[in-house]
Amino acid sequence: MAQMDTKTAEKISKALSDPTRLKILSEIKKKHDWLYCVDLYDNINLAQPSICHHLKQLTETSIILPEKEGRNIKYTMNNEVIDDFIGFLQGLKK
Amino acid sequence: MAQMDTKTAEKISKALSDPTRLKILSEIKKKHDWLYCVDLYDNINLAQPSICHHLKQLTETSIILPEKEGRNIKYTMNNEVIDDFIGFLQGLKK
DNA sequence: TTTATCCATTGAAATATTTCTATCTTTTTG
DNA sequence: CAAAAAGATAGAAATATTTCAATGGATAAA
Repeated sequence: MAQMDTKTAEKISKALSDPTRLKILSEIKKKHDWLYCVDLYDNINLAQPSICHHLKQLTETSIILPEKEGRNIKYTMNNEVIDDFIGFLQGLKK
Repeated sequence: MAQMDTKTAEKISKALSDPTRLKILSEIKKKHDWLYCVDLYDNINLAQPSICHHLKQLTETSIILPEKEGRNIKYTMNNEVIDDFIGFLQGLKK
């Protein structure tokens, strides 16, 4: 497993520190690991650019991965990054 | 292990999303799991109230635990909270 | 008991984040 | 090709966070 540096852990923590972004992740899980952007508009009461902004923070940290499909984008969880982040957290303990 | 709710996970993420606070945690680890507030003034180039502010966010989320010893305060890592947070992160994956 | 030390609080300035409306780009459909 | 649909971007307003200087409260030392 990759050793995650502090700066990356900080960015991942920041990406996870918002209710909308955690909601997006739980929606992805609920839909069995992937969804289209448009799936979120029904469940999240924010304007489209706001959701887009949150998705950007999740993709920039690679917590989720975007995959272009025509004019849609399919987002999937990136379990590797979560595992690396967990490794970092384990390292904080004695 | 306790099931962590989303709101708590959000607060813990926020507490971890700052370089100074991650530095404090790494200092605690370096000193073998506990240190006094004053130990941080040497290693962190911020004014005392700023460090105090960061410590507050870490204690409010119980990531570290304060223990009064005369006029000093001894801070220790709270591994339980880290483990619960890790449990939450595992739950984000499929 | 006076002084020093350790930490917390207050209030203000600087910076960052969140959210929106309006607009743009890309891709599909008629 | 023209219109529609899915996302992205720009810029601005509202809010939150980070930082500091000044000061306060509690405990220890002289």
